[in-house]
Amino acid sequence: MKLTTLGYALIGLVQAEPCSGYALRRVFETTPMGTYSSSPGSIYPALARLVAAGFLEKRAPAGGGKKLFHVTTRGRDAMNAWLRTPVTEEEVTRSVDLVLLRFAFLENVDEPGVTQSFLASFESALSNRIEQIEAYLESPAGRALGRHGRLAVENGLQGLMTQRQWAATSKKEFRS
Amino acid sequence: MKLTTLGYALIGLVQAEPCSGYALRRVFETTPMGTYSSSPGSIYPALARLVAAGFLEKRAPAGGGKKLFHVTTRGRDAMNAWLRTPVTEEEVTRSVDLVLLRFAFLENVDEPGVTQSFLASFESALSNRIEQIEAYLESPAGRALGRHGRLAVENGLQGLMTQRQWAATSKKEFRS
DNA sequence: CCAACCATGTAAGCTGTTACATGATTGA
DNA sequence: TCAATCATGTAACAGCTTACATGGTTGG
Repeated sequence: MKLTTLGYALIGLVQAEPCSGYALRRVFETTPMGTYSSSPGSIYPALARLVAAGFLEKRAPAGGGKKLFHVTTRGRDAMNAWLRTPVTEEEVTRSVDLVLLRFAFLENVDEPGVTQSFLASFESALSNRIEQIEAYLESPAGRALGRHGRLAVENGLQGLMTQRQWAATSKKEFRS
Repeated sequence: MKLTTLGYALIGLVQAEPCSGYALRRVFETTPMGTYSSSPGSIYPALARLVAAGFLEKRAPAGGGKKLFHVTTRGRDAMNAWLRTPVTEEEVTRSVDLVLLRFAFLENVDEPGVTQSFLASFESALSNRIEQIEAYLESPAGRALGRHGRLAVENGLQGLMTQRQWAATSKKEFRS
């Protein structure tokens, strides 16, 4: 079964701390993870699918009380595999957000080298993409852009450069 | 009928220059607009829907030749309305890409003030969002973040700041 | 007691993804 | 002539959005 972005987001949050469906919705409503929709119509069915596919399970804690979602071994494995896939240029082009989501969940992995290599692949994917866009700007098509078009492309470019800077700085921080 | 992102992208491109479905796919494949999928299964049905809803029409140019898509009055009106809606904080949170798409298509509007006010609303939406995230980082929840989580949020923050800088600079450029 | 919040769902509808399918044209 | 590119579609499937629906708990 192929997981969606929302699927990974849910597994990652549950892995950090077992919680209820409602608590997950609150996270999307009240934290900068609000890029995802918090509507019940997306969360609850998604959770049900994840349980059905064996990535999560719903059970009461040892001392009794409310049932909460917990990650299964299967879910943890899927998460680990996902976190370890290198960042591709394609991913940087389509959805940088997704890359950052993965980075955030690296918190749950304790091998130190993983974050390092993740950031390294991110940096190089960014560099490739930046080169591509710069090449485009200097190509005939790029030169033919109007003011708005050019500025919009430059905006994207600046965003990628900021990310690259961030990746470089963060990598240093993880040497300790 | 409510238009999707892809719908607006298609109308905007066709408005800039009448073209075939295949040409539109090429744009998504070969330019930085590649955030959108270029698969035939998305483009052709989307174009068909836009024609059915009266935003586009397919016709041969005066001198004969291949049939191309053209914007209708209805399509142009929808586009203008969309381009003139101020940027909201919600939009900045959910999909900055969409904001930039709108900006790029402002090229097709010749009233000069429109770009100015668009950028002004973008700038203020960004400022609000930036404040929110900064507040979050200093809240108990924010302070409880691990290294990865904090860095991920800071990455988002830096991205927004870059955008704000861009908006300010661009606004100046449009005074001329 | 009533509003607000906690908490969990279902159902219709639309859109995008993936994969398959077809045929014309052009350059090596 | 054969591969690549032009060019346009269809069909199955899964996911998200929106809207509806329900009921418990808590604080003013």
